[in-house]
Amino acid sequence: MNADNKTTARHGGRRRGAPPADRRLDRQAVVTAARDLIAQDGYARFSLRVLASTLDVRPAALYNHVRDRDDLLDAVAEWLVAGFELPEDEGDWLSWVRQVARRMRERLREHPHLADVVLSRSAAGPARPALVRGFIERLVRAGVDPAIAHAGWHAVLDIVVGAASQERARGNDQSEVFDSTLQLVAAGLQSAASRPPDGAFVTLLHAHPTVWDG
Amino acid sequence: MNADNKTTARHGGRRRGAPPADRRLDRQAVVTAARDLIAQDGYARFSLRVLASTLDVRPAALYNHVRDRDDLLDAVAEWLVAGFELPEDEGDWLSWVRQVARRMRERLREHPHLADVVLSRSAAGPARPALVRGFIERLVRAGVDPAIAHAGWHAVLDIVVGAASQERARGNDQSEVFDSTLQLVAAGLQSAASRPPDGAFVTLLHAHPTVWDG
DNA sequence: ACCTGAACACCGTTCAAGT
DNA sequence: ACCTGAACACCGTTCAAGT
Repeated sequence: MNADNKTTARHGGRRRGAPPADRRLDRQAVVTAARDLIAQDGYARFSLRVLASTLDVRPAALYNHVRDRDDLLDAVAEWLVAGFELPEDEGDWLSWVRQVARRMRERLREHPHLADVVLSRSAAGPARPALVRGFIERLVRAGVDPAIAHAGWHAVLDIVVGAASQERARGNDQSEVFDSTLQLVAAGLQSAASRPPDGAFVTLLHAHPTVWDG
Repeated sequence: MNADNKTTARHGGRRRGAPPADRRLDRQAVVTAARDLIAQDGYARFSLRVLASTLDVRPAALYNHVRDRDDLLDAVAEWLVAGFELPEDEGDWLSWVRQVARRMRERLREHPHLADVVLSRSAAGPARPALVRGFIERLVRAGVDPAIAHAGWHAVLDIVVGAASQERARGNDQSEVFDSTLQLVAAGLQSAASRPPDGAFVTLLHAHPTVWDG
């Protein structure tokens, strides 16, 4: 009824220029909001436009903090894998490996919608190299050949991701299959580590002059 | 200039009703065209609208032969995996397993854009159960326990898909890593198959009362 | 049965204008 | 520096009207 704020109150109380500094976004806020939105409503329902509306902002505003949709989703995916940490290294190295695998799987299962993001884009996030190094170092410290340890990392990663994909595609729980497959990989690791480098394993042992490059 | 076909020649020579029987689509034609389009231009550029235009048809026409986009992409993905066949079973079972893994990987690498479809939706196509059965039967015939063979199938599948995903995400070739990981799985398979069922492997041996259900 | 026309309800992204 | 308004060039899907 009073007409003193007719320029500022148009369009739902939002002026045209930049808002006051305490109502501005930053990249962190955008990524966090995207993460929470996907975790709640699922990856399929996610779009930049609904994200913008939950942030009470026009879609174009997001581009001040994020290069594009892919950049944003990479950041969300990275959050999930970056939150994973290797367990303490107690006990024998082989059961430690099994523990790593189970924990990785657990992390994906705790956030199924965010796991969808990771699985659908299999992004090689910048957070992973430290994990690979930590994994290999633990095994090398226990006397395992670096090349075998490296292969072990990939095998573990593959069966964790594979089980998660299967669970996404079909509905049913894949825990038993996962346990069996993990058991198989563990047996391979033990066998390869305890066997002298004969025959079939020469290539494995010498194929990677530098194993620290991811 | 002549006005005798003014009703049939509107809109680029296409009438409004159904076309003559020889110019109609069927599901096969739609799936094949989608497959070729993705194989050529890549999965990212694919849409129902450009598919329709290559078929010289309006987008809505596709819905006479395909339930929706997902249904179509499932069919495309299935084509790739259905085209894979197990090798002849000659030689020892372990090198046969390695051959299966290398062939699966080869098939994905032959059609990288179609592999994108498979990897992004990890569809459990109806063509796979026969493959699983064939794989397990071959190993059982060689004296391998069915549960171990089952785990072996999953491990092989996982490392093939895992290597393909890695190659999609990062640019570089993952052949050496794949070979190492395959070597590891093969070692696990050999170890598990030749070892009496003691300790850690009891659960593996008895966890699957029916192993033929996929 | 099968295609068109036309619409509906969305997308991601760009960019000048405004603060 | 950072947001809005407005547009551009797309999407997948539905459905009556037409043959």
